[in-house]
Amino acid sequence: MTKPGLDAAELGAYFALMDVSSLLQHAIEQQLRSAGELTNVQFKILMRLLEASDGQLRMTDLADSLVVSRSGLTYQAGLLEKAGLITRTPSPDDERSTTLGLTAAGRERIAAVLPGHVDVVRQLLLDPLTRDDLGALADLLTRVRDHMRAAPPRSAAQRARKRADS
Amino acid sequence: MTKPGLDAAELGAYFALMDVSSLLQHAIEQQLRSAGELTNVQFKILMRLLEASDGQLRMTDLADSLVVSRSGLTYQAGLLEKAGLITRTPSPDDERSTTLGLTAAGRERIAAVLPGHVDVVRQLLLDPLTRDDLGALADLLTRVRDHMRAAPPRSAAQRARKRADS
DNA sequence: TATTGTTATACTCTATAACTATA
DNA sequence: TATAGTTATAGAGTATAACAATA
Repeated sequence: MTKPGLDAAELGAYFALMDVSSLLQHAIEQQLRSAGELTNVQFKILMRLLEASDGQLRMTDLADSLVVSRSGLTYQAGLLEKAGLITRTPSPDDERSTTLGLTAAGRERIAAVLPGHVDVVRQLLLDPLTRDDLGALADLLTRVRDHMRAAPPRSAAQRARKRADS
Repeated sequence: MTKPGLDAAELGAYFALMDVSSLLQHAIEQQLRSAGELTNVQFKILMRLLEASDGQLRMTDLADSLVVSRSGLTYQAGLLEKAGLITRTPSPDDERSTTLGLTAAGRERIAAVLPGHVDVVRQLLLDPLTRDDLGALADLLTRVRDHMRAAPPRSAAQRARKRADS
């Protein structure tokens, strides 16, 4: 009678995951806003650029990576460019693509925000975990993420739907 | 030089957590919209009410539990009430409080949406995990959540700030 | 005086669809 | 013909602050 098809362990993992992520997300959002006038999404964009091997990323790849629509990313990238934190230049190999890159100001902004950001992550997420716990958690979640990413990304769904319509 | 204060294991757990939750959240959002005209937040409200021992919850408690502002919850509760899925009645013991309750239609809506919802959670989150993995994940995340919830909730932060201002 | 909930307001973000340009 | 990115549009959701009612 309206019993969910998930048992206690499954439900526990699922709910705990969602609770933890939203609690953490809100705390992060708050810190980023007060420390550096950044949205969580904007911060993630900057971080991905910082991580990228050559410091450059294509729009579509970034959109899929951040689980955002391409138009949404265009909006955010516009804000970041206006703020002088990133650059947008047409890709040399494919003229259709736009390549994002970090500016010096972008790097500085990250440096300004990161310490406080790390503190929040430490206090909320990392503190209650032992070193072993941490490894176990990273392993489990990485496997889940890889599994999830095996499905076609957001940007492909639109193309597929469009094709089916015609 | 601008190195984050987190090592590879910490960063891995943190990023994997955020990636997994946003991937899952987007998939859920999509399913709920197409299956039953519900937002993720609205679905969560209904689920908490279903879970609640007596099927009733106070606004402030629910807001804290869902990590949403009270005004935001008022907005969502208004929509759900207008849709006939929940009831809002003044609490008997404290006239200031509003008690939320599920209607029969609310229960039906949950029943209609839940199977598809469970499928999504299964396919994306649960499938790649063994039974042991699941228990470990639930244990780790539950501990983190309890730790996070030990801090004062959202609704208390406003009161504290207000007091400090005066 | 503190707390509960609502409201008024303003704003941020997001996505869909249409469009341009390049492959 | 398909893909990359932008834009125009429109809507949904959120939070802050002020307010009313109750404790």
